[in-house]
Order: sequence, then structure tokens, then C-alpha cells
Amino acid sequence: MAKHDPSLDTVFSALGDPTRRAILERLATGPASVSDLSAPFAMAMPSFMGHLKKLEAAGLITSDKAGRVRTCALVPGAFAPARDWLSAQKDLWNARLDRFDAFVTQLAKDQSE
Amino acid sequence: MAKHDPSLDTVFSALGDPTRRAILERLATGPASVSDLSAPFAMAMPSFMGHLKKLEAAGLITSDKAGRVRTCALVPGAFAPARDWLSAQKDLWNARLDRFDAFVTQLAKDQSE
DNA sequence: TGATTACTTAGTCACATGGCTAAGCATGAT
DNA sequence: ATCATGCTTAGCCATGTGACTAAGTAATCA
Repeated sequence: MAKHDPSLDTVFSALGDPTRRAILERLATGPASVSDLSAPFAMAMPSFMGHLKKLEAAGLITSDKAGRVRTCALVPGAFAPARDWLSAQKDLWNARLDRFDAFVTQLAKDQSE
Repeated sequence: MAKHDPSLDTVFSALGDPTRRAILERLATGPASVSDLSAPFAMAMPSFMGHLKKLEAAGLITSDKAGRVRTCALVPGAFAPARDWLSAQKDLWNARLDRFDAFVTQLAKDQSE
């Protein structure tokens, strides 16, 4: 496990906001323009752009401007570091359970001798 | 997928800080007291307690005070909501890929006719 | 009893976050 | 050429975050 992966900071922080998660859920079904994305949200454009900026800074989305329309899309595999950290955490936990189990087993064995 | 799960806010936000992730990694190997946990960090006690408070508020850890020592432990399965959201996101993405694939296949078929 | 330990509370501070309005500026439509 | 659209920039404001010091409290040790 990486000691202090700075990308996890931005990724997890970006995911910690419901607006941003909703944007990602929307983008999972396909690319969309900024105004299309912002339509469901009762929020001024600059505020909304701030969220997109964070998602892009975290590497979760890309955006490209054609004419006056900026189109956003998910970056495939961008969730991997987050998923991996959570998996590694789970593995650590299971390893601990195994050690604990071995300890208890040994204890029982010692007592029966 | 839950529409706006507020617990995801606190969980992901809690994970967005390297100090807090390090605390969780340490706790995955077993429970520890506050001062044991704080030892590796060059940080004043109240600052460190703030992190523990956030982890506990997010439901990721529990703590119990016995005498003057507060012992902290991981809450097993507390990562599940975060893992689930990421999985659901991956599924959405794969569903989109499938649709896209079907679309391309159909397109090729139409052209060949 | 008195000192030490292990938090805990209170208060301060700098900066980040998340929202807003107002105004600017290309691009595309008429 | 003019106007509407789709961002974009700039600036403001309230609140939240993460750090600190200093002082307080309760439990244990000598």
C-alpha cells in the first residue's frame, strides 16, 4: 500500500460531496455538456463549475471545449486507486482476524495440554 | 443506488485526509489508545483528537474510555457503503460500455445489409 | 498527598470550501 | 450586424477545516 498517496486525498475529497457524486453518476451513462449536467441542480453556474473543476483536478473527469460548449466525460478507471485502498484496508482487517483466530486456537490448544 | 446517502458524505470526506487514512491503516492491525495512535504524528493532541472525532462521526471507528485511557477500534464493515457506491459506479460504466458496443455492432450490421 | 499521565475543553487563527452576483467574452443563430 | 447562448472570470461572503496554545479534569502512580 502506498504510504501517502496524494491522489487519494483529492479523489476521496471529491467523492465526499453529493453534488459531485451525482455528476459522476450522470456521466457514467455518457458524456454531457456543462449546461446539461447542471440542469438538475438549483445552483448558479459558477458554483457548479467549481464542482466540475474539482472532479477534473481529481482526475475523475475530463472536459473538452468545442465552440462554446464544454463536454465532460468520465475518466475510465479513475476510481481504481480509491477502490484499491479500500480493498487493501479490507485485506489488512482480514489478516488481523486470521491472526486473532490463530491466537485463540493456540490458546485453546495450550489449555488442553 | 441510494439517491443522496448522507453517510457517504462523511465517510468519503473522512477518507480524504492522509492522517485519517493512516489512522485507519493502523487500526486495521488492532485497537489502540489515543496516545499510541497519535505517537507517529507531529501534531498537538487536540488537533489529533479532531481527526478521531471525524472518523467516529463517520462511523468508521468506535472509542471507549476506560479510566483515563480512550481506546479506539475499527468498525468492521464501515467501508461497505463507500465500496458499494464505487462498485455501483463501475457497474453503471460497464452497462454503458455494453450499450455502446451493441450500438456499434448494430451499426456495422446495418451497413453490411 | 502530590506528581504524572491521558485526555479534554476553550479559545484563537489562517486558509479552504461552497455558495452568490455581476460582468466579460467568445460562438452560433437570425 | 445583432442578439442569445454557454461558459468564464472576478470578487464577495458565510461557514467549515485543521492547526495551535493554554488551561482544566480525572485517573493512576510513587
